Amino acid sequence: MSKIRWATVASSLSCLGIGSFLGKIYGTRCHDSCASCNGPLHYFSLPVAEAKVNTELQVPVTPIRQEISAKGDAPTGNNRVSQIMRFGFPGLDNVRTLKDYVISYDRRNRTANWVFEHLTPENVAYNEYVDRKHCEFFEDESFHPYHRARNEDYKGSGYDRGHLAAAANHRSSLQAMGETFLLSNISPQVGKGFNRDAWNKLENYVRKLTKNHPNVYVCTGPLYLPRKEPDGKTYVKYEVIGKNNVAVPTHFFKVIVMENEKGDFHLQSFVMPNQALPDNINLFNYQVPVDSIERAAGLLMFEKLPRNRLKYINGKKI
DNA sequence: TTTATTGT
Repeated sequence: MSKIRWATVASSLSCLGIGSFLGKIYGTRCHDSCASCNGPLHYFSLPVAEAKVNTELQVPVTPIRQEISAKGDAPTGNNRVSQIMRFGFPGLDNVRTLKDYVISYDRRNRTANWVFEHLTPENVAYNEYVDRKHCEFFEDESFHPYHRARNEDYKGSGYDRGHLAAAANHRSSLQAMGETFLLSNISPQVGKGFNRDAWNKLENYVRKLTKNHPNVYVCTGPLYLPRKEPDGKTYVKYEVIGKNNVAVPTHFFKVIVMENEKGDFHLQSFVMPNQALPDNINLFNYQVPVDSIERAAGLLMFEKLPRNRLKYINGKKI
């Protein structure tokens, strides 16, 4: 029996990804009056819950596990992985743990399924000794050569080597930042207008959340979204680069849970197309219902987050 | 500030 895992934010559904729109809007904006419409995202089908749901199904979802205390205290142990993964693993495919982030790797596409980070004011604080100028991109030798991305795959491709777990999120040590340069944590990203601009803006926004939230949990990953082609059929199509056929995702997602001083949570989830976007974008126009990411990526996000302490989703009180 | 690649 299906159940509604997340409160559906009606406004997010008004334009984004509603299947019936897609045939009509191919090649155009869906309509000029839509405040949350930014063109490219809408050419793709992002699966969402139906806009009209049976209210009988909208029962509050009870916490799946009880080991997270009612106060929601972060784990007291010094196990960094348990801190980062406090609210559960989105999936369990080829998981690796690093100094300050956790990754699930997609061997077929030569890039991650997801990466998970736990940002704190301390970990993102400026540290003159921890600087990306000391870092180099390098192969992840923990994976078989058949499944590895290499620097030469990216060279001349036209794409940036874009971080999923951002380098600047990991200033606690040079090792922590250095490990974000593993090519398993890298995806081909459009440079100008995306990695260096719109996506960077989103990463900066997430870092700034640590100014008034002691704990910020971030899950980031690629999407390969289906798109209706001119023959009327729907296909997943994406470029691959280099001798190792590293996949170029059509989109990237970021799901954020921030905890305030009271121990209440706010969840925000974003999808951005891997394309040059205008300089003046409003990040919040790229918010989507988290279940649309879960459906598209084959993941389940923050399953162990106590639902009774989740107070906001995408800025809307619940 | 942070994100990077290419060419010299």
